[in-house]
Amino acid sequence: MPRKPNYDKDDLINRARNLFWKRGWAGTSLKDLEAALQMKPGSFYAAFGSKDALFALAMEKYATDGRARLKALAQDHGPIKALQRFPKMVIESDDAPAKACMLSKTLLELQAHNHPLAEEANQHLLKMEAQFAELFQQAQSEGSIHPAHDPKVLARRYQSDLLGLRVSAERTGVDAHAIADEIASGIVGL
Amino acid sequence: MPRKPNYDKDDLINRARNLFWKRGWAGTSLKDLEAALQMKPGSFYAAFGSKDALFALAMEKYATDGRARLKALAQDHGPIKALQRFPKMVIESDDAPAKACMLSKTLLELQAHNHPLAEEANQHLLKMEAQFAELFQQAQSEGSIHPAHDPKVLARRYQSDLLGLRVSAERTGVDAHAIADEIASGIVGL
DNA sequence: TATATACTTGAGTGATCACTCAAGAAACCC
DNA sequence: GGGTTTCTTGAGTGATCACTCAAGTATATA
Repeated sequence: MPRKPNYDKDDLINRARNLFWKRGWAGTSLKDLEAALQMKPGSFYAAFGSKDALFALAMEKYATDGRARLKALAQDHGPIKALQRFPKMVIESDDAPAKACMLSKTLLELQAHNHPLAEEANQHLLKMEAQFAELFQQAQSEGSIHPAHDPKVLARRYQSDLLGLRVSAERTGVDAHAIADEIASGIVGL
Repeated sequence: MPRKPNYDKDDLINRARNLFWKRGWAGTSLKDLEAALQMKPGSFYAAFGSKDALFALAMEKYATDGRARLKALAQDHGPIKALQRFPKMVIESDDAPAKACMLSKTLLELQAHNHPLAEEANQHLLKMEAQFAELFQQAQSEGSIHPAHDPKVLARRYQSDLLGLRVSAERTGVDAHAIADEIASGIVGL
């Protein structure tokens, strides 16, 4: 009896993520979304419920994809090389809608309004940081990093450096690649 | 024949800066500003012309004050100590409306819309970076930093680290002070 | 005190915001 | 093909957006 929707929900979320990532929460209107997703308001709300609900899905996809890319990098090249290459990777991908991190953009935009999405962004950042810590810990087990270091401390700093790099990469007149190289070489000497 | 306005324009800009800094550009409505500045729309537009014009004034005040604080720090303690203390300073000031940098918040929010304020934010960041470079150069002249380093490279990285720190300081569950300490101690060994 | 010149007031502007809902179209089971 | 169910359509909702402007008020000079 039912009727199938004529859209691919995953594809829609991807397109929404790209818009939200680039333009931010307030900067993306429903009209923008309707145009990008080729959906009329009725379909949109039937499918996603609200702008915020779709934003949450988009952010989750963003975070999941990020973790997957880092994991793949670690499986291919080991923890140390993955941590070294990741900064370059995130600022070099040309298909990405923005250089800056969507999670930090969301946090900065919505934190002051106590918007639930800001807390969600924070949770995603924590997960990412945990993954960094795990890689630092693995590198330590391999002997690539001095045992005196605390992986969690290294991960905290790494995450901070990465966020700074990605803000810098958004600027004009700043050689972000050079900064990425410096971050990478900073990991070697630990 | 004229009539004096019954407000202190500098004070108004300060209050506007605090609002914009905390809530961002889109997150601050004219109603918010009217309430904070105790001004009716007519007076507001007679005094400032537009929301964007006031934002530009607020951002300029933010940038000028920042440079003044760093300059004072350098005059009191010398370039190296100033660069070491500045990170702690910016995330510790309790009266500040936010931990994150207003310039980076503005850049991230408005860059994708090609809003002129994004470019203004970028210019202010460049000025700040130049001041950092100057201090690194002074420290080098004093012999506190190895002559092989390029002050501009150091400043670029320092600025990036600072931006990352200030995003991290906005998060919950992250010890930003520890990161600030790490940045500071990273300067000693140059 | 009279007049000129601001500044202040606040209701009101059209535009856009996120969102709703009734009606029509399409795909499934029988 | 009939009937049921879901999806799609798009005009329309009240609220809020940045902003305007004519009228009223206060202060300066003359």
